[in-house]
Amino acid sequence: MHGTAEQDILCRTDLFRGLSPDSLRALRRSATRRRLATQDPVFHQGDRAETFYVVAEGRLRVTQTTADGQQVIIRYVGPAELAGLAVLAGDDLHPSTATAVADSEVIGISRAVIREIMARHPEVAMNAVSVIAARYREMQQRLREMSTQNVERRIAHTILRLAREAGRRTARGIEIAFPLSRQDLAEMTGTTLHTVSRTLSAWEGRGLVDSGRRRVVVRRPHELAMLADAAG
Amino acid sequence: MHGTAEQDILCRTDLFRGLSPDSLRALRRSATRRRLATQDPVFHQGDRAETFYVVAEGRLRVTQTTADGQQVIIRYVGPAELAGLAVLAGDDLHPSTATAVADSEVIGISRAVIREIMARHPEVAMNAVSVIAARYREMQQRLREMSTQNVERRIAHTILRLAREAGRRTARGIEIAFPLSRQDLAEMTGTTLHTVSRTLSAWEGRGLVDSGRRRVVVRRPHELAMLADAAG
DNA sequence: CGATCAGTTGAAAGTCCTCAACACAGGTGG
DNA sequence: CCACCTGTGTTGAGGACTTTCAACTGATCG
Repeated sequence: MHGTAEQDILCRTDLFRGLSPDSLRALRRSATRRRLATQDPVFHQGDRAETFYVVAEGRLRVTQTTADGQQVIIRYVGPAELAGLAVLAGDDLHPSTATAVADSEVIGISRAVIREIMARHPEVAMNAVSVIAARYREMQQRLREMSTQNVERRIAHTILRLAREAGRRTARGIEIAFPLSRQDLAEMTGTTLHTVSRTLSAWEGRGLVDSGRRRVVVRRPHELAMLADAAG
Repeated sequence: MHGTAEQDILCRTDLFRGLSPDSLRALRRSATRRRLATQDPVFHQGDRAETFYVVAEGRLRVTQTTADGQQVIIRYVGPAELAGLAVLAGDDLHPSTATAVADSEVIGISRAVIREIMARHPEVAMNAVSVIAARYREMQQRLREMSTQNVERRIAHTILRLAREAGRRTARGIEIAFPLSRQDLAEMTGTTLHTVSRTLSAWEGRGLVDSGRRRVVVRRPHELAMLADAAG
C-alpha cells in the first residue's frame, strides 16, 4: 500500500517527471522512507548535505537562522515538493533547517543516487534546473515584496500564498491546513509577532479573516487580495 | 583575437565547465556576439525567453519592475556570469530586465542550443543546477538581510559584496568599478535614495568610504565589515 | 549656458518596533 | 480534579528608525 503511494509520489514530482517506470522502481529501492511527528527535524543548517527529501505527506518548514539567532522562514514544503535542494547542486552543507510542522512522511534520496540519475538521465537534470529555477523566481518575488511593500501587504500576500498552497475549503472560508502562529507569519514577512497580531486583529474586525491559536482562516479571499494589491 | 577571447570566456563559465573542446567549438559557432554601450538593454521583463547571455566583458544590471512601477535590482552580472537563467529552465518569459551599466560584450546562446547541449551533456545540465542553486542561495541571503537587518547594515553588506565582485584596488581604497548611484543602492537595499545619501554622508564623515556622483570607494573595508556584522 | 541629472540636508510625519502587562488555552503533575 | 506552568495571543504607550516633502547645490552634457 505504502509502496504504491510512495511510487505515486515520486512520479508525481516535477523532478522525476518523464523518468521510465524501470528507473523509478530502481530509485524507489534505493530511497528510504521516514515518518515524522510534528516538530521532528529532517536536517539542520550546517549538516552535511548527503540526502534530500521528497515530501510524501504532511508539511515541512524550511528556516535559516542568523549568526545572532534570528530565524527566517524560507518556505513551507508540501506533498510532492522537495527539501534539501543543496544536495541536487552537490553542495557540501545544508544552508537551512527543515522541520515537520505536521505528522509527515518523507522519502530520502542520497546525493550519490540522485547525482547518478542526473548523469544518466539528462531529462532529470533538466527537471532539476526547472525546479530550482522556480524556487529562485519565488525568492525574487519575495525579495521584491520585502523591498517595496509595507507590512500589511506583505502579510496579506503571504497568507494568500499559503492559502493557495495549503488551503482547505471549509464552511467559514479557506483554512490554512497546518498550525501557523503569529511568530511564524512574522518570520515569513520580516516583522514582529506583535505587528502580525495587530494586523490580524484589524482584519478580523473587518471580517476578512478568522484566526486564533496557530490557526488562520481566510473568510474573504477576494477582499484580502484587493488589500494585497493596493498601493503601499 | 576576439574569437579566442570568446572561447576563453565560455570555457571559463561554471556552466560549460567540463565540456569538450569540440563541443565548445560547435557552441561557439552557434553563439552570437553582441557589443553593448552603457544603458543598452539586453532583454526586457516579459520578453519571450529565447536567448540567454554570457557576459564576456563589462557588466549588466538585472532588475524587476513592480506593477506600480517601482524597481528593484536583482543583481549585477559580470564577466563569465550569466543573465537570462529563465532560458535554461525552459520558461516562456524573462521575469526580469537586463541592461548594460558599462560598455560590454555578451555572448548570446539560444534556448534550442542550450537545451540540446544539456540533453546531450548531462554534466552541463548539472552545472546549470549548480549555477542556479548558487543564485538561489544568494537570494536567500538577501531575503534574510532584508528581514532581520536595519538599513545601515543592509547598505554596508551590499557595498561590501559589490566591492568583492567588482572591486578595483586603488591608492584610496577599493573602488566599485562601475557607476553606482544612490538610487541604485536604494533599489538593492529596499530603501530610498535619501536614506542611502545620509548613510554614505555619515560614513564619509568617519572616513569609512569616499563617494560621489555614481562612484563609491571603500576606504576601510574592515571597519565597514564590523559595522555590517554588528547587531541591529 | 541652460537643462537635466545626481546628490545633500532639514523638518515633519508615519510606520513599525520595543517594552510591558495582561489574557487565555492546553497540558502536567501533585 | 485542580493548580500551575508554558506557549501563544492581545493591546497600550513610547520611541526609534525611516520615509516623505521640500529646497537647494553642484556636476555633466548637448
